[in-house]
Amino acid sequence: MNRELLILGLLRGWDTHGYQLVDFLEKRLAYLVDLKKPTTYALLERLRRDGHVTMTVEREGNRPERRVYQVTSEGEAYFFRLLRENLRSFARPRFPNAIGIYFIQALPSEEAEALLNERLSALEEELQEFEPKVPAHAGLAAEPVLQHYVVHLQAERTWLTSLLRTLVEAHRQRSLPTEAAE
Amino acid sequence: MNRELLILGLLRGWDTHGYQLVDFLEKRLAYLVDLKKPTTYALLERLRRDGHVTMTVEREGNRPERRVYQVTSEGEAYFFRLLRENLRSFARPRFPNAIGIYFIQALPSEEAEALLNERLSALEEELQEFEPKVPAHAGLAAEPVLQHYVVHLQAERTWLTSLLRTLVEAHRQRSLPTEAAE
DNA sequence: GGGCGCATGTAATGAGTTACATGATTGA
DNA sequence: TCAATCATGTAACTCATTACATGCGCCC
Repeated sequence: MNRELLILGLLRGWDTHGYQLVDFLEKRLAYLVDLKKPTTYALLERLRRDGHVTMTVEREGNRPERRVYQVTSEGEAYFFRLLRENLRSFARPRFPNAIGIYFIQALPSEEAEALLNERLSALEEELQEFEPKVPAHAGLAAEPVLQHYVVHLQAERTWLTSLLRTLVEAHRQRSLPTEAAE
Repeated sequence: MNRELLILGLLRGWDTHGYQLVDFLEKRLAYLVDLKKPTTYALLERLRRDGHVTMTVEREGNRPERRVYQVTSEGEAYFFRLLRENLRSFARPRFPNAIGIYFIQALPSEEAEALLNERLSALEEELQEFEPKVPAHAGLAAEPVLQHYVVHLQAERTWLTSLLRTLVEAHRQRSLPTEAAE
């Protein structure tokens, strides 16, 4: 549903073909969606079948043909329906990475710390890629989606470093000489 | 994979049956995962088939039988493998709600504002449910997963209200008397 | 007696992934 | 000449959802 919204939205005012679309999704929107190649092609075909887009075949010289898609007026209406629904609703975000945190006490805090430090590194890398793209106080100039992503990455970093501090304290306390029995 | 981690982790030290597990997932972990009933049952069966858990049948009086699961030592090992992997890695979080934001300019800013205000209300409700469960500076006492969720809800609220401000400014400017041609 | 809670699923369907297939052109 | 890029997919599979099925006990 949201994937349809995305593709339809991209196709509005950008008549393009599957290959180019896949390329764009992988190179520019990887932070937003993870759409595999066959899924994208299948989605285009489904949109066509349902009358939301039409398809015309192009070819340049002897290169493979291109199936170029255009949004129909039904597709236009459908797009706005999906868009309004998407903007209106709040859907719980899902953090698959959070599930491990639920069981963090199953590991000795030293190991947990080491593992989460690895995670932190990866997160910092991600931030280095995306933070520069969103100058602070950019208003609507910088795309708000990017801003949204960066804001959450930063929240994640804050939370993660604070959790790491707690863990370090946990094993620092344990390693103190025990004067009284527990 | 992460769902297996979750179920296996819950089953460690809590021998329980499908019905009770489903109940717990729905009532207490709805913010963390969305696991439907048949999926959960199927997952339990798969874990059993793969030797990660064993199953024993119980029954009280004339009530329907209960299939109670216990984690095996292979399951134990598998759990730790999954847990380490989950803690170590950073996976991009996905925000299906963000896709609409990408196309926000397709709507007049007044309408976008109205829609996003609806979203904000839903978000505030969610916060009212979860914020009280996580007193600030709770360390490892409050479950860190809950803390994680709340942190992101708060980040979302901050971002959303700032976006709304920008939108309001956008149409306030437009409604000013135009002195010069554009 | 009617509905909810307990306790288990199955069957049909849909959505998405992985691996594979094809064949031309372009650049090193 | 070899690999990468352009451009399209299909087939087999897994994973998950929705809707349906069953039957007892308990409470109003």
